[in-house]
Amino acid sequence: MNKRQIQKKKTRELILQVAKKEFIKKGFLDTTTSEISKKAEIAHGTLFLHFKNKETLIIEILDKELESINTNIFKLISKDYNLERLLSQYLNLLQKEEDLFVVLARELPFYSDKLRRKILFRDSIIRNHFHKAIESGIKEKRYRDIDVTSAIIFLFGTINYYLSLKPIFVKEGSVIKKFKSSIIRTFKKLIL
Amino acid sequence: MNKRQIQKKKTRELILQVAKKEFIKKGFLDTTTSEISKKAEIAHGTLFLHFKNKETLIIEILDKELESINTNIFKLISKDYNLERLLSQYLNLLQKEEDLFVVLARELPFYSDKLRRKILFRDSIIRNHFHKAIESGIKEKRYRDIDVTSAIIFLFGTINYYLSLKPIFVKEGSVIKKFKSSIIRTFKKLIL
DNA sequence: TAACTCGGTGACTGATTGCTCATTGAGGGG
DNA sequence: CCCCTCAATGAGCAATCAGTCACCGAGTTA
Repeated sequence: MNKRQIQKKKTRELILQVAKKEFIKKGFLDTTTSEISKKAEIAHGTLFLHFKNKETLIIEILDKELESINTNIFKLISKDYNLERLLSQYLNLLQKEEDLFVVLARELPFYSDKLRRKILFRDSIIRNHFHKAIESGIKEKRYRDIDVTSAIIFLFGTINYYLSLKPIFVKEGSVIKKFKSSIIRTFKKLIL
Repeated sequence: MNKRQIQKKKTRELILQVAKKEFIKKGFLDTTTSEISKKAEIAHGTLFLHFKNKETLIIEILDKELESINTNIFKLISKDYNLERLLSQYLNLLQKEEDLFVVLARELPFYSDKLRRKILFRDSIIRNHFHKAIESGIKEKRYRDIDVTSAIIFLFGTINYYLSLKPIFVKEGSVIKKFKSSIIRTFKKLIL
């Protein structure tokens, strides 16, 4: 690689790194392209040299993040944990990337169809796995005979609620950590 | 009243009426003051003659709406329904004003503290009533011994989730109507 | 070394906000 | 009838965005 090519790649990665940090801190909607360029100490125009527009930048960052999260989810699923441990591990995953999930929970209703679909697709993978786990538990009479789809929406809806309104639930620290045990306990009540 | 005073009041009420309609249709955040003045067929400046700024207008409309909803909630509470009927009636109330509640569910995380507090205060009234109803049910051994606070967050969180992501749950019509019975059924499973 | 390439620059554009203010003219008071 | 009041007007302002483009100069090539 040229000096030029090296510098170009370096700048591109700097933008990605700074943008990711800002997006997670302030959300995709409230972070401006000028802010990103200022924090990266590059000219405003340089950003658009590397990314066609703001949405392209968002999608590239989001794709990378969701990819990494998906990998971890698949690891969870393949271990074939029982439901309680699966939920516990899933909540750990949320906690580890909580800042991002808070942003997604709050802003999801405002994203474009394209962006929303990407996020909901990732959601549906883990949701589907919970669904199957509960269904087989019902068949084996380990769980009560409940409406599985509705139970799952109760679970994911509640988690989403905690995330989207995090500031009213905790002053600082992780909202998932604080409510993890009560979420698990109450969900167990629902299925047992 | 003068002709002048009558006209002034008329204009003020026209603004309130048009603004309410637009706010409920497009949300408080996405409705511009120019849109409102255009739809009301008044000059843009006239709006600020009657309301100091956009937030003042929002608060006046929201106060009136929340007041009317509170009245209905108190009617529910005073009838001392059993929990299932209370929940059913509450969901009917949400359904009747669903467009407004959808907007609030989506936009709540983005409002100013002042606005958010107003909305959450109304929420807490009905939530508190559910809390007491469940607690006394547990004491009387009619309900299972569950974490009441957590159970209520499961309920309200789920409802909030359905509202905030309404478009992915229903193409048209009421999301509350569609899921009312499954919400009630699943919540009953939780406490029974 | 001279000519060219291209990553980077930042002032500028155009669109969109909420909000202001000099001006107007119908209504009210003396 | 005349003058004053005041609701209403709408052009315009300031701030905030995302995105553009003519220009620069270090790096590459011949």
